[in-house]
Amino acid sequence: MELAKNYEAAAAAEKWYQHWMERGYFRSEPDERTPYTVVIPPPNVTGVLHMGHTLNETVQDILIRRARMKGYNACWVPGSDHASIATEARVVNMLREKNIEKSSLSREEFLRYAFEWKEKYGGIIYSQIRKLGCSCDWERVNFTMDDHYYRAVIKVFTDLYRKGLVYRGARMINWDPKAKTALSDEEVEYKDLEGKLYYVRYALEDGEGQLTGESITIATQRPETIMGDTAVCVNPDDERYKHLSGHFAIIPLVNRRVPLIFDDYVDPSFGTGALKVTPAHDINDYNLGLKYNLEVIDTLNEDGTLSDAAQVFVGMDRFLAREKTVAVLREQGLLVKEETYPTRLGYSQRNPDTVVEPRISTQWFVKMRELAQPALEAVTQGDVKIYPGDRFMATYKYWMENVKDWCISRQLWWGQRIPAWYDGDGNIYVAETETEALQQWAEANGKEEPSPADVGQLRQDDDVLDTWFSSWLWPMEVFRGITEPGNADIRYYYPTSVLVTGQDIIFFWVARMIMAGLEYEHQKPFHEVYFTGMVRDKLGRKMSKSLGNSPDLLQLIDQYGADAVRFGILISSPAGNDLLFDESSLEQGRFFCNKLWNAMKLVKLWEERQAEIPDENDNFALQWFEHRLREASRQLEELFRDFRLNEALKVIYSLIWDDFCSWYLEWIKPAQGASISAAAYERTVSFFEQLLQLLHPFMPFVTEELYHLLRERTEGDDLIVRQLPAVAEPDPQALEQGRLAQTVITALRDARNKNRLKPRDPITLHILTAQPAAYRELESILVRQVNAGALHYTDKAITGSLTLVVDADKFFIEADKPADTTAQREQLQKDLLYQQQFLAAVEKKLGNERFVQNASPAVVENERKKKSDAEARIKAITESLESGER
RNA sequence: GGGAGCUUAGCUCAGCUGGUUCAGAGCAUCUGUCUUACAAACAGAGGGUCACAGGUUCGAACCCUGUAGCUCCCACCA
Repeated sequence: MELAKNYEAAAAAEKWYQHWMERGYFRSEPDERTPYTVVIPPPNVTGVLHMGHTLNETVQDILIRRARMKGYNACWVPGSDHASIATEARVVNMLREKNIEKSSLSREEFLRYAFEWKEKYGGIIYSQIRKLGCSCDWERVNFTMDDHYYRAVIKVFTDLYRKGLVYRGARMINWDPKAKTALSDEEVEYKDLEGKLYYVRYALEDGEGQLTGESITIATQRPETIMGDTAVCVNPDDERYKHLSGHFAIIPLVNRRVPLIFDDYVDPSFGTGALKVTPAHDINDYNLGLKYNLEVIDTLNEDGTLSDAAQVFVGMDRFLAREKTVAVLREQGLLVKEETYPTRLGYSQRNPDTVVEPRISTQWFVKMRELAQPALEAVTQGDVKIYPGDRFMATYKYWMENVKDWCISRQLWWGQRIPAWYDGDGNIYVAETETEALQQWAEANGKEEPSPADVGQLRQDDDVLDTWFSSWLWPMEVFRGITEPGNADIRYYYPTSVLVTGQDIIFFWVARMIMAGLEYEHQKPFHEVYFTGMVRDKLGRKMSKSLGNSPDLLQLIDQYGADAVRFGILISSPAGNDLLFDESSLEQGRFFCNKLWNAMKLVKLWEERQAEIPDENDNFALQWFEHRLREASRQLEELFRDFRLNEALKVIYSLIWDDFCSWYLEWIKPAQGASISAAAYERTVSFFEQLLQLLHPFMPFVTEELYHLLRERTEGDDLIVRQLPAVAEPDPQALEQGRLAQTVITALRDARNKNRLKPRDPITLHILTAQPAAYRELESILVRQVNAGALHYTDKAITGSLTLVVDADKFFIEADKPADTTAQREQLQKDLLYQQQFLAAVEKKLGNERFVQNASPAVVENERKKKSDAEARIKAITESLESGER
């Protein structure tokens, strides 16, 4: 067979993904095995995968593939989220490009466009997930607007309403004037900015309605809201203002007379100590308004322009109105001063350029306290385990203990429409269907059932539900747990095994899933949560469209191959920490694929060169690698258990590159033109298979490809389903022997290098050791690896040679070239000094009675061993130095 | 304002229960090599006062306290 010079990623990926699909390896059905279940954090249906997703999906696929290879019934449920605000915004933009305004469409027409859009772009995200090699069960795709899912959301809303956990109320909410919708507190992102603080003078009137000639100066960042002022507030202990009790202030521009109120909410040291109170447009002012029964004047329209109530600048955008207001105030001499001021502004997470407005409106809320309590306990009591560590425990706890009610209505069309109907008197009927709502209405009006004429009596709420109100049901409803309670799937797959997600959505999603799971399934939704870090660019900045630092995943896959992308993103991703993404790590992944490819080529070369010859020369290498493999497998078990996946990958990388390729293959490589023993060949192929197996979850394509190239496979013998063997105990003796061989070889090569002996220059090697047996079985390896013409054992120093000491053994290198021993002697001196200091430290410790008494026997024993080892080495080095002097 | 975390080689980070064969990895750098799988490679090397100052301990990168710098989360004083 002719093998290509390099590994070709694209063709292999295409071929094997199709093969796996055809064989149905991703498919999962309940059976007698233990399930291992993962539900994907559903990405936005019309989105594309970014690097954060790439990391998440890769991690999930690694866990799923390894579980599959360990005999679990692995089930990974894919799907996507309707992302109401983001998707609706994109559809609105798309329509605008076609010169269609959303306002000119009916709800039904708009939704038709939206579904068209979803059909057109909704598949992109799935094809990208496939490109990455993810082994999802594609027969289980769920979308949060699927019919059953829609019904589940409605059912839960209705149920919570019945339980009194959902209610409608007027509240100060965060308003996105671009999307024209309410946002939950969590959807607001604050940015630090340089703001401006304007000092404005309000004239004062006494209780008789007479201007006093005095004035009071307030400080504000938002002068355009002064038209909504309904009070001025000062601290009751503020001496400057005490005499003004009972006075009124005159609001400029609108000449409104408002009371002066006294409340210790006001900080006398800030600004002028006087606060303008605008209950409609500030949460704190709103609370003051409630306390003092102030009028609420809403001076803004829903699109962020000034409303009729503002009286001036009506219809003008809020920011332009701010400039105009300032100009007028300045003209009228009411602007005392303006200063720059560091502030924070809230932006809409869904429209990042849009400043959020606090606004009063009637919305639907979920009462959180009762739901939060059990969800808090589930985590604090360890029922749900969070990785890494307890780092998020404190924040989770704090949030859950201080949780506020959740605003779930959104003024959009794309989403589950709130199942609440209103009659002409404003009474509310919540039901899963309009028919049921009408029935309720009929009963409330003393009828047994509604007559056909009554249809049209009720009007459904126009709003839809927050997307998170659907995604919090995800681990249940993907198995129809809400709409078909107790079905076979939900019983088998729930609770899921692990949730892999970003730490940024711990409150949006993770906490709420736990609440919903406990409420509706009476069980946690997952056993473990693994938080990945944020993917940043190599300068540590967030990936964002505006910075242009977010790479195109498909392009990266084209360039490096999916395996290399998976490798690159994972290798630089320490558990739970942010990772700085750098394409050089992808390159490292591509090189790794190539290394594997070349190793395979080498082994294949030997396939034709097998002979039934004794393999005693290879025993050493075979023994050593067997145990090295066991050792690494054990490590991997632990690392996987703790979700330290990047370390696991490093272990495998080094096992393959260093131990297998650089040492093992060189050790068993037959001499030029010679044959390899059939037994050693067989073991080598078997080792290779085991390595590919360990690596497979991380780099599925290249490993499957090589697995099939290594030898002929029968139908169904695919790496993806090959079961991992039980891990056996490694023999420390064998590992130690390997370490010794490597140390000796490296030291000898170093000595050659330092003495400018070319790799081709032959040498004669003499070994002075008390245990020649230890070297007998690696003689042939040694000779080949350091290019020695001959190897002898000796009982005395060889004069005129290079000397080096490894452990207690001495090595002498004889070469044609005269040896320059100066460097060698310096090295020996340096080693000697280190060993002496080391010994002194050990002796001091052992001489310390309190150490010997307090430390554990194993530690003391280890110190004794260190002592004797160091002594032996010092003796050997000293002897070498002395013999060199003679 | 409150809380959490971080600070180890030029860069990115490991270092889990304190014990000098434990100060490590990858990348980068330097030297040598086209050695019969791989120059996308091979063989080697150099490089660190473990942020700073104290303390606990027989013993500290690791535990405690304080200081400085950075990051994130929460709260939102106009």
